[in-house]
Amino acid sequence: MITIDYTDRRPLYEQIADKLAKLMLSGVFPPNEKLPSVRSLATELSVNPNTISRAYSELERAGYIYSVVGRGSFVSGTDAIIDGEKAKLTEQIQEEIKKAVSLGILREELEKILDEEYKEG
Amino acid sequence: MITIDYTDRRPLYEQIADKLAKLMLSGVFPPNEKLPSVRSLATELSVNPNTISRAYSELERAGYIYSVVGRGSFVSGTDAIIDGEKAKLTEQIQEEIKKAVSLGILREELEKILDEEYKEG
DNA sequence: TAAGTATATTAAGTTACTTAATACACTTAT
DNA sequence: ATAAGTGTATTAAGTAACTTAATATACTTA
Repeated sequence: MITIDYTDRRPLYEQIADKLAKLMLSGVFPPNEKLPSVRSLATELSVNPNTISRAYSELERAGYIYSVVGRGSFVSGTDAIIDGEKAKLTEQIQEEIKKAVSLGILREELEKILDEEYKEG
Repeated sequence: MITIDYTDRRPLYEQIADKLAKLMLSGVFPPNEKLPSVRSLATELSVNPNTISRAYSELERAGYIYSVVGRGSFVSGTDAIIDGEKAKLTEQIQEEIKKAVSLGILREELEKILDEEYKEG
């Protein structure tokens, strides 16, 4: 379900949280679906339970999931997930546009991309 | 000239290299311009010379600068680099805008970012 | 000659991350 | 009731990357 990329310099908990977020967003884990337990996912990924617990904490802090002691962790409503993704993506785009500006890419060129992608369809 | 952001989780040498790269690409350091010496920049940023040396090594490996023992470090010809960076960045931006569209981000929101970043040249 | 340059080496300190071993309170199934 | 499974918390130890520190070397320039 998830594979760990050891060439990724980011911490494991962050990498795992990101991949779970993508799975939720793509519908593999629909809203209210039960996620793998901390211990089972830790075993599956050959990783310490604390690391999974931290990944889940990050996801909960970001509103992607909610956890209940004794029951498990569950995907929260899709709106929260999409809002989180939107916020993250918007921030990334802004970062890249900043780079574009400093590289001397003209606004018209980016507008052209927008025309292309937002074309009636 | 450069300020260190201690909330940035990336290593100092990478952060410094990135900021120098931006300064070069934006023309603050034109091709063949002499960069600050390892020691002087280390003093200015209150950082160890080894850290600056590593930042310069990264920049040299990436083709942004060249260093000569006894003389200093200099900006390499950046035209080719700029073109490559532009192409790469444009492609990345287009990819992310595609994601934005599929997430339901409105064009107006991206236009707002453009307004912000392209404000008053 | 003296000062300034990049570069290399070795050692030690720092920090975040990860693992490990428990423990606790709770829920669910038997 | 009991057992197993759940998230969560704590304390300790280990790991790896980064950073600092102190030198040393070879070179260029004033």
